[in-house]
Amino acid sequence: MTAGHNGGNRLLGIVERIEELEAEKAEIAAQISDEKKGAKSAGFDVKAINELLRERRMSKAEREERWAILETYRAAVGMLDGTPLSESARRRLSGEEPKPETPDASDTDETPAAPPPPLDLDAAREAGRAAARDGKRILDNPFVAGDPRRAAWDEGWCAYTGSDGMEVPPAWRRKKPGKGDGKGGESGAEAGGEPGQGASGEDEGEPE
Amino acid sequence: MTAGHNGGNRLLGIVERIEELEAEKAEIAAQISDEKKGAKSAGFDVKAINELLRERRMSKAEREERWAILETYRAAVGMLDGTPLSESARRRLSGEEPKPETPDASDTDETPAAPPPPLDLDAAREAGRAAARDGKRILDNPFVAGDPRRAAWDEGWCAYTGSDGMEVPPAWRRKKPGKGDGKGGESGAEAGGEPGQGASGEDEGEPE
Amino acid sequence: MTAGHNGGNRLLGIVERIEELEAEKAEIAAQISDEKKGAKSAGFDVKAINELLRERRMSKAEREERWAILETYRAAVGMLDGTPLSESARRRLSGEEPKPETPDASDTDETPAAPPPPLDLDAAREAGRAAARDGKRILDNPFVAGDPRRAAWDEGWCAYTGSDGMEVPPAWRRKKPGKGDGKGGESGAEAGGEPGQGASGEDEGEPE
Amino acid sequence: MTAGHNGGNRLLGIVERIEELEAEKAEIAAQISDEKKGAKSAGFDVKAINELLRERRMSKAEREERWAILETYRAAVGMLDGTPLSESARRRLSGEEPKPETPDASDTDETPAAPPPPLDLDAAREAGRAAARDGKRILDNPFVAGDPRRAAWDEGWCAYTGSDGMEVPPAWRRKKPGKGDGKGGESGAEAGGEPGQGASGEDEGEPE
DNA sequence: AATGCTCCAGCTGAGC
DNA sequence: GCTCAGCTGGAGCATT
Repeated sequence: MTAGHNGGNRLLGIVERIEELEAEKAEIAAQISDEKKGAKSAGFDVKAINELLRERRMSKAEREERWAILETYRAAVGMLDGTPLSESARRRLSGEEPKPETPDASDTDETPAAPPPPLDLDAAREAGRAAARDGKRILDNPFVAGDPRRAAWDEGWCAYTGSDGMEVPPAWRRKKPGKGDGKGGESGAEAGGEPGQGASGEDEGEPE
Repeated sequence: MTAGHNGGNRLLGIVERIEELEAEKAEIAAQISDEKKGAKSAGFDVKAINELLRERRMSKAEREERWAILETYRAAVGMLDGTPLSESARRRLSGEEPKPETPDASDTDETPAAPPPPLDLDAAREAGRAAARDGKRILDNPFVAGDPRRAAWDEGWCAYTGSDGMEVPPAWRRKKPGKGDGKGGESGAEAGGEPGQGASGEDEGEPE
Repeated sequence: MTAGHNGGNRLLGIVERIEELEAEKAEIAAQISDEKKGAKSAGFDVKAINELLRERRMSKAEREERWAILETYRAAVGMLDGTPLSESARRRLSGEEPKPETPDASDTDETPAAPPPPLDLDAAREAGRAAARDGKRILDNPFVAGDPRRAAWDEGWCAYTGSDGMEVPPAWRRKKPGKGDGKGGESGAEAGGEPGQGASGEDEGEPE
Repeated sequence: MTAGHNGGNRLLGIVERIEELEAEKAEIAAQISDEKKGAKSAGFDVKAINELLRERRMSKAEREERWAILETYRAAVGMLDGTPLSESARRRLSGEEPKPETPDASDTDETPAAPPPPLDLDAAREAGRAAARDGKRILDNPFVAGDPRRAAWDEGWCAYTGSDGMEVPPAWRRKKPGKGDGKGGESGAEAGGEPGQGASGEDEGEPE
């Protein structure tokens, strides 16, 4: 604490150094907190943002692997709720290696007519954005379920809808559930005849 | 400390009572830990089990709401990875209330011929189970993407595959990623032309 | 499905077993929570109770060792605040092994007249209890600083004061500090002369 | 990401901003970790350092209050282990306000002969430092229990002992307890004779 | 070197 | 709305 600084006191030196660093860290943490508070008061669901951040921290491959396993487990206990397994889960279960990384449309080649070039995706995204701008609804997505451009269109639509100049739509914010029933009761699905297929088509998609 | 027990010492009484309870709690926790350890050594991915448990703790409605919001956020930042929004997310974004809860097949009535009664689902599940028993692959699911029975078949298949008498399939266990690249690099989707569409149809599915 | 229960579904079995255990655990946790809530509304400082529980979890030997190290570190950075090192810390620094475990009064033999037999301690404790009963103050402890009976008298006094039939004294409950200044500024000890004389600031265990 | 940056996407903006901040935070955390690792390999007990840091985070007043309550609770359940209550705890129990804050030696003036001016403390500290330099032991502290200079001497001794140029003494590092017995069995204090003499002069001071 | 364990910080949910 | 206790996930550590 004196000159060089603390008078040759090793422990004090360590402690003070750490305290400085922790002060910096606390400052950053406060900034993060502020940012989230701002997001919250703008109408965003902070919890979902946290989840999003967590997902972004993992690589895509890891994300997919974990997701595939989880889906499989859900299926095994009867909790799919009407959503079929995703392709990556099917691939895993078939013993195929994670992902052939087919830059070209290898698995869509059964669609003889149009091997949709990647470019299409950007176009679809832009179309979605434009649609949102024109006041179209998300239901107006023109692409069918299996079409990769369907997702791109969705992305464009959502990106525009949440863009600045616009209010955060009510659907983006979480309404307090007022304490749900607590259990989905999926385990009964096995026994009971009626499988809450309320889920019905989870993402089947109407044909354009 | 004397008779009844601690000699009229309130604090000691409180502390001892809590300690007893904590001992019981610790015992239960140990049992849980054992159970998970057993699961792990049987080949299950404990982390995924934990996630499954978390999901089961919420009601189905809540689960869907959170999921819908998360999907929307993913879309807005371009992380859909080829998976289009699910139906419940679309419903939310359209301002429709959570879910009409149509136990009867109201939303599938566009299929004029066969309003598939819930029974179908059980049949599909059983079919999936039988298929697994016969050594069929998950890819042999005969139902098309939009069909709710597709999920049921998957459930049956997975339930059988993970049943006793059978080894836990390798796909159910997590392989160490050996430290992934760290970031998927999705943000580049906006700019770049090539949108890892390897994802392509996430779960469109070939029609048998 | 039927049999034992879940139809030979291993994962489901695991999950359900864990859920049962977690339900039990949650029940215990609720009881603990209630107990603490009761203590709080009786005027106790729950945080201090938690700390007490933590200390009781470690053996006396471990508690002393940790304490000795911490004291030494405090001394080295000038945070003793007027409290000299305890004997166990001195022993450690002298290289003596943890504790001679002298059941008889080995180090008090410098008190030539009375090697106080253990009985004295009980008597002192009882005296403290009686003093409290008679409305004496804690300051009336008749034993001098170095006398082991001083602590025993304190114990008796406190045990009686907190006994049932009596209100929990105001001093036992924590008054909100109104957000302290955040730093003690002990590092100034090097420069400043005045050490917080009384003593006190000992430490707690780690606050969870 | 493009222009201003992300194309007017609010959510993406938030997320990216947070990610930047978290990256900074992680960097600081790594530095802290390094610092602690260094301390450890120099022979310090990192856990004790963490505890020290925690204590330094609270104001002295808060630290004293918490400590006083905890001591009182320990006394009430018979866990004093021979250490009498500290002065601040006594003050609390007597209903006196936290601390008279006597800058001058008010509570030592009952020592008629020498009202030790604060300067003495620095002298004592220096004496302790010199003693350590000369190879004296901590046991050679010349001040008696009640003397505030006793603590100052200890501080000087410890500060020197841990100063650079010197190896961290073995007593400063924690030896693994090899899993303690789990409970001290303090409640047996009533029965046992052993008055944890270590207490000796803990922080007594005035003779009754 | 890999595995399992322990410990810590950060996050989540409940209470005031 | 804020704080606080509990808890889960991650990291370091010891061990085989």
